[in-house]
Amino acid sequence: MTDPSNDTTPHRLLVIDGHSMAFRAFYALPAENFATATGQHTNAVYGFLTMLLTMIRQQQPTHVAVAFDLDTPTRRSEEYAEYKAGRSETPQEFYGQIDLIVKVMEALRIPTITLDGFEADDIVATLATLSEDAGWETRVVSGDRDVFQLITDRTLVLYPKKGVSDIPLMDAAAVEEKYKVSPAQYPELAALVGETADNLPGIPGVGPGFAAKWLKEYGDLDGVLANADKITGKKGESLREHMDNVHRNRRLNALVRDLELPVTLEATTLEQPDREQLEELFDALEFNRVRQRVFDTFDERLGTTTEPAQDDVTPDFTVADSAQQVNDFLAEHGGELLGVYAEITGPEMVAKRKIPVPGDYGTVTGVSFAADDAGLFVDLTSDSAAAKAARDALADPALDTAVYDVKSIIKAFGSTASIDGVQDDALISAYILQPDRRSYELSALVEGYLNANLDTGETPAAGQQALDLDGAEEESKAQQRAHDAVRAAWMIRRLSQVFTPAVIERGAQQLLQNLEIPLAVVLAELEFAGVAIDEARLGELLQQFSDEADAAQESAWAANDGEKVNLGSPKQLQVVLFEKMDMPKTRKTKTGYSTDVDSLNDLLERTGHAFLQNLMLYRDATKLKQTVQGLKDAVAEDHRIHTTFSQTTAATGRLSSLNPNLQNIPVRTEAGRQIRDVFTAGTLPTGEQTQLLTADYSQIEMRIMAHLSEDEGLITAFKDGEDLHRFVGANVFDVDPQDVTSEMRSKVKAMSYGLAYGLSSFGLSKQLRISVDEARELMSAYFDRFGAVQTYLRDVVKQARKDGFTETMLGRRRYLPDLTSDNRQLRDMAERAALNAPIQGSAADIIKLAMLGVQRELTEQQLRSRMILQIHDELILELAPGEEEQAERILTEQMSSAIELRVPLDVQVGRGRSWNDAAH
DNA sequence: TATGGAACGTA
DNA sequence: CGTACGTTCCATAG
Repeated sequence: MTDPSNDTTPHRLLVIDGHSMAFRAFYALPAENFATATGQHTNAVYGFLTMLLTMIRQQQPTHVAVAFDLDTPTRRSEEYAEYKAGRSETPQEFYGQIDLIVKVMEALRIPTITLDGFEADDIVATLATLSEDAGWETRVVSGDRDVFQLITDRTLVLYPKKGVSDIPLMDAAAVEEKYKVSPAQYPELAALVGETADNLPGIPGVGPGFAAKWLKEYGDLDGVLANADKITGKKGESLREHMDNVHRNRRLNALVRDLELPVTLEATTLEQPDREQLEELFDALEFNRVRQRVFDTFDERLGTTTEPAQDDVTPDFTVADSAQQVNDFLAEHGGELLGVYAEITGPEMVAKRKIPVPGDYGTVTGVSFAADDAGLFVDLTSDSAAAKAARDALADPALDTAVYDVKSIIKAFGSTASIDGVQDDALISAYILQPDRRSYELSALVEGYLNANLDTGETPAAGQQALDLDGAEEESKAQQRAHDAVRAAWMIRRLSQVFTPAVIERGAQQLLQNLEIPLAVVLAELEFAGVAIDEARLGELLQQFSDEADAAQESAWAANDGEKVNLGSPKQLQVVLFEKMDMPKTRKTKTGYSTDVDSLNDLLERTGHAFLQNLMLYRDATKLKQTVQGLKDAVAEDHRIHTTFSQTTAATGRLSSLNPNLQNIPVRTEAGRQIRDVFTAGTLPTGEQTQLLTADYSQIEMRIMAHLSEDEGLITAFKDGEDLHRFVGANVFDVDPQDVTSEMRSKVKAMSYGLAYGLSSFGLSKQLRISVDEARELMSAYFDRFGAVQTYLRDVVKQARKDGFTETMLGRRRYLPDLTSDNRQLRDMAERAALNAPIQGSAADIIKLAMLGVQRELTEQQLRSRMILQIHDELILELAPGEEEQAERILTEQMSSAIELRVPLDVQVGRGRSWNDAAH
């Protein structure tokens, strides 16, 4: 047995019979446990992948290839029509998984080989032969025993015993041990015995034992056949009767070893996978656990540090310790775009919970600048002259820079430096180009766009190592730190050089430079400002909701025979509701039956059980309690909450809010309003009391739909300024506006909003608790009256399918490759996203424009009032005393004139001492 | 300890 | 079988 760890041979090819192994994987793993949200089964893909990883780890190949069958006739089926006949239909769940495996192999940069007229095992045999001839080691992975004939000293077979985890290595000795013939003779034995799986009958009554005995006695198959007469008994008789079978079997099970393959051996070299593609695929397949294993395996096999490309060497750099050195660098390189990287430490994290300490934005401890072939690092931990020169450079509007995440830099600098001259922010550019990326981390962008690593094993020039033993270690640490920072700046510059032409080509340069980058600066101001919190009231609310939750819990337990189930555990609830109490089954979820509020209400109607009511009360109270607790934990030392706005999260162009999320504070219930009441107008450093001003766009998405669809009816509705839903209701129900009942109005309202989400008649019926027929009639009446809306929505999807993306009014794109998917669920989802993205995204464009306008006016008019929050269609300002009217005018004007539509943009404003008050 | 699902808040 | 998010908890995997 060859020791697989004995890696003295430079080349080792792993060649896999893809179809055979995919099938093994499929049957080894339960299909029902491996499916994506969209119903695509993935058990074969998963099994195949884990098998591949195991093989790579165990066998340490330098080359890998996978062969697949085609669905076309092969030499075998041509010769013998019944070949593989009688096999049961390929199961539905297997369908499509081969394609997925091929895609995964593509992303792994492992060649997949098919050849018209030939099956995978012929390809495998040819590759193994080429490898053998080249003097390489070979490992063949296949569940087909025919490959045993390939075994030599250097070519071994991995034949799965069961599943894909137990795959022992078969060498000549193992074959001889098991079948009592040599590998070369194995197909002769198989010809005699036959192969049920391939529908190749052999000699009835003859098994491997007798076959081996005969072969040994007469030397080989020809010998056995020539001496058939000499074999006595039933088995001899059978042999003579079925000689044709044997001849045919032998012809068919001989593997073709000299095919013309479309790839060379060299092309099977194991390479670094395409991480981007792989991430995307794994996202779609919902492979998360295996993802890291894939990367680890390849890293381990290939080494994490790939050979740096010729052009991938961090430029020489200077560590500046004088202003002169900074200025010299800028004098020489300041004329070109400089990559700038800010080394930021912290912020401190609140123990255990991984959220930053409220109000702590970290510190910039160093900054690096990178030109094409030169770099500079400046330590900023002390107030040196070099540090000052670096800060001045960053503030210089004439110095063109490309940065990464300007908002974080501004926040970490705080008041200690300002930033100007930013031409590009790689974070934001990447978002403009690919708004649905999973990660925008600098390292991910470098890997994805530059095919390089941010972090190399590179160490700076050894010449720097002083002989002074005491100082040497620290010296080299400092040098490494500077090197890493310069490399980051250099990568940012290179990213920018890739992104900028792509952004220009897309026509999104305005969007980037005049909207998103300036907005990042504005957002930093919002985050700095924060919103004042009435902490005392917040504490009272926490107690209140906590008491309510406790009371509801007690009542629920009482209604459950005093049994104390965890009301927060859907799993335990399922046991109580559907097993113990034997209630009717609700909607199915991935893990059982749903216990969401709709389901519980349904059950309450049917059973009237007191447990349900109290459970819902508990849910409500707990949710509120959690929200309040989250707010409490987020209050900073200045008694304010400083949320973080993420500018690169929502694929449509919206902002998102985190730590804490202030865009989902309850509003519809009384309790929600109580919570909004703790968001208050703060006090200025001068001690003056401020006020809050809120302004929101009314029905902005409907207005955008009216604008984009150019529907005359809808445009008229908005121009007349009357109640939109009443107007639409009058048209849909064909009555006078004053005769529209509140029921009609709410139906129409739900439908209008639903349209922008791709609501179906089924969905509408469920929401309004009406029949599907009624819902369908409602929709058709709507489209009769507002035909252009229907045309618009249809055209949006059509255009998106053609282009592969949707676009907002400001040219913000969202790519939707699933529009052409074979998977209906995926395709439908993509269509709904396509409907929604231009509408939601244009609304996001508009309020972002408004924010820039508001900020500009507040500054120009030198007001102390400031913007503090954005909630998608709402802006909140904190007003300094005496500025109320002026600020309100700015807000209204800037919001309503942010963009010119075919309908007016209506803005509702309100003022008050709290967010709740201001909204009324 | 990290990850995913369910649930639920907002626009 | 309505889009876009973030947070929380529990359960599971390791």
